[in-house]
Amino acid sequence: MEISIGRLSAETGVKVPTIRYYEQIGLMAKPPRSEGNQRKYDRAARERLRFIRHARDLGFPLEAVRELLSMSGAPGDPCAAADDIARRQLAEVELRIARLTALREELQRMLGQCAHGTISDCRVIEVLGNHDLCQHTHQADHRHDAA
Amino acid sequence: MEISIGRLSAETGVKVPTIRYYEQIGLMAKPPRSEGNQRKYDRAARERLRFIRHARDLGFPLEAVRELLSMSGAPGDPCAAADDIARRQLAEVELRIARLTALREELQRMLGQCAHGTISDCRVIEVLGNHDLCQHTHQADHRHDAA
DNA sequence: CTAATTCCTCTAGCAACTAGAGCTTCAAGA
DNA sequence: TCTTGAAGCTCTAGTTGCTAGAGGAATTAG
Repeated sequence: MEISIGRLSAETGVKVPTIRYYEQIGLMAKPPRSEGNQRKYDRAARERLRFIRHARDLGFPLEAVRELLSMSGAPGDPCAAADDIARRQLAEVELRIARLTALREELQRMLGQCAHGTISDCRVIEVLGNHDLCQHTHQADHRHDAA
Repeated sequence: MEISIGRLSAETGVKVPTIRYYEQIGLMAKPPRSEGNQRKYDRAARERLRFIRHARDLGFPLEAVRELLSMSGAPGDPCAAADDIARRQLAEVELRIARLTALREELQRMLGQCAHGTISDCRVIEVLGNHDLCQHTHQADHRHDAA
C-alpha cells in the first residue's frame, strides 16, 4: 500500500507543495523514495497527515500541532497537556469572535449611515478619518486569507 | 508644528518601524528631513496616518486602505466605491465570524468530553485523528496573530 | 513508444510587519 | 561646553504558512 505524493494529497486534501513543506519543517518524516527518487507514502503517513489537516482546520497553529502529534504518540501520558492546548485554542477563537463582532457592528453602522452621495459627505470616509465617531474601541485580527 | 517619528508614533499608536514601512511601500509620502537626516512630520501626515490606523483596526487590508485614501482626496467623486469596499469588508468579517463560531463549537465539544485521564482516551487527540467524530465541516481562517 | 502527466529541487514571493546590527544625531543635565 | 543616553538612521533578515514558478526527470496511459 504505497502511494505517491499526488495520491496522498488527493486523499487528505493537503496540497502537494504543502506536504513537501511539512516534510521540510520536520512535521512529516522523510518518506522512502522510489528508484526514480519519488516519495512513497504508507498508511501511517496518511493518518498523520489527516491529523495535521484536521488540527489546522480547527485553527491550531503548526507549533501546537507539533505538540499534539508528539502527545498522540505517547498513549500512557496524562492528557492534561493536550487539554490545555485545546483550551488555549478555544480562548483564542473566542477572543477573535469578540473582536470581529465589534468590527461588524462598526462596519454596519458606517454603512447604514452612508447617504450614497459624494465622497465629501461619505460616512465611510468620515468615520475612518475620525475615530471619535466610533461607538466602540476595536482592533481587528489583522489576518485575512480564508482557508 | 513639526514632529519627529517617535512623537508621531506616540500620537497615532502606529509603531515607528511600521511608519517607515508604510513610507517604503508608498502609503505614506516621504516627509522632509532635518539637517541631520531625521524625518519631520506635519499635521497632514498625522491625519493620514490616523486614517490608515483606523482602517487597519477595522480590518481593511492595506490595498483597500490605499484606495480609500485616494478617494478621500477626491471629495467630489461619488461615494459608491468607498461604500463598496466597506461592504466587501463587512462580508469578509461575517464569513470569518461564521467560521470561527463553528470552530468554537467543535472545540467546546471536544473539551467537554475530555475525561482528564491519559492520552489513550483523550477526546482531543481522538477527535483530531478522526474527523468522522465531528459534528460540522469546519475550515478555519488560518491566520493567528491578534492585533 | 510516445506524449501527457506527475514528480523532483530550488528559489522567490505573499501580507504586514518585527527584530537586530551598527551607526549617527539630538536633547538635557552637570 | 561636554557628555551621556535616548531616539533616529539604513539595511538585512526573520516571522507564519504556505504558494508559484523555473527547469528538468520519472512515471503512466494509450
